[in-house]
Amino acid sequence: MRMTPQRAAIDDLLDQTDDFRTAQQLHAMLAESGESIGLATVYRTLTALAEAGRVDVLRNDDGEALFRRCLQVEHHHHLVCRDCGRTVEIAADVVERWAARIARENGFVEVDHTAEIFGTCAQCAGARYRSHQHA
Amino acid sequence: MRMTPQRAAIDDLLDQTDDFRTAQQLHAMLAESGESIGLATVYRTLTALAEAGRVDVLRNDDGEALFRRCLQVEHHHHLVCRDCGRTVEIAADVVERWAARIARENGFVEVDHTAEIFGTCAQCAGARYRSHQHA
DNA sequence: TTATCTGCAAACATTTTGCAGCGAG
DNA sequence: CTCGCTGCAAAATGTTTGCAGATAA
Repeated sequence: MRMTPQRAAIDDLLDQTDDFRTAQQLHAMLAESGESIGLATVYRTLTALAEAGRVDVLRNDDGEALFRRCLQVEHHHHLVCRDCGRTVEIAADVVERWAARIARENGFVEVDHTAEIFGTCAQCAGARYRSHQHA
Repeated sequence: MRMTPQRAAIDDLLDQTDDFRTAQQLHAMLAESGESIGLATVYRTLTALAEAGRVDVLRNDDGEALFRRCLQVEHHHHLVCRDCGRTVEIAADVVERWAARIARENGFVEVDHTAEIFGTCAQCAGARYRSHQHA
C-alpha cells in the first residue's frame, strides 16, 4: 500500500481515536480538521486496513460498519458504550473455549465467532442521572 | 396486528424455515410458492415480528439482516452454517455470566450482548471434500 | 365503518465502482 | 516512467416511507 497524504491523515486520525466510528464519521472528522478527503477514499482505505488486520470492524444494530485501530493483535472482543462509544478490549478465554466446544459438539469446522457487549458506561449513566435530577 | 393473507403466508413460511434468511430471500421464496407479496410488506411484517420478539434477527458480515422464527423464548445464541444456513440455537450460561461480569467490572449498566458462532456444518464440509476428490 | 394493511414507486443511507487524472516510488 | 491512489459522480444494495386504494374486524 502506497503512502499518500490521505492515507497518512486517516492513519493519524485512527491513532487519535479510541472509540469505534463509522466511515462517515471519520470522513467528517477529517473534513473538520481541514483534510478534504473523498469519502470513497476513506472507505477504500478502511477496507484495506481491515483486510490487513490493522483495524477492527464490527456492526452496530443498524448494520453500519464501525472501525477502530486494533490495539491487540490477538483475537479479542469489545465492551462498547452505546452513548459515547467508549470501548474496552477484552480477552475472553471463556468465550473462545465455549465457541470451540459448541462447534465441536455440533460437528462444525472452520469456525469463527462474534461476541460483543453493549451497554452504558458509568460516566454516561451518571450524566443521565444528574440531568434527570435537574429536570 | 391485523391478520391478513400476506401475514399468514409469511407466518407459514417462517414455520417451515429452520434457517436464518434475509428478507429478500423470504420474499423470493414466497414468490416461488405463488404468493405475490410486496417486498415492503415482507420488511414491515418482519420488523413488526422482530419487535414483538416473535423472530430472531442477526446481521451477517455484510450488514444484512437475517430473520428466523424464534424457537426458544429465553435469550440465546446461534451456531450458523455459512454455507447452507443451518442453525442451532444455543443456551449459554457461560456467555451470560461472562458478559455480566465484564460489564460489572467496567462499571457498565443496561448491558446487552451478542454472541454468534459461524462455521461450516459437517454436511457442507463433507460435500466440499467429496467434490474436491472428484475434481 | 374505519383504522390498519398492502402495493407500488420513490426516497434513503451506506457502500462500491468506473474512469480520467495525479503523484509516490 | 508507471502503476497504484484519488476524487468525483454514478451505480448498486438493502431498507424505509408516502400515498391511495383495499380490507379485516
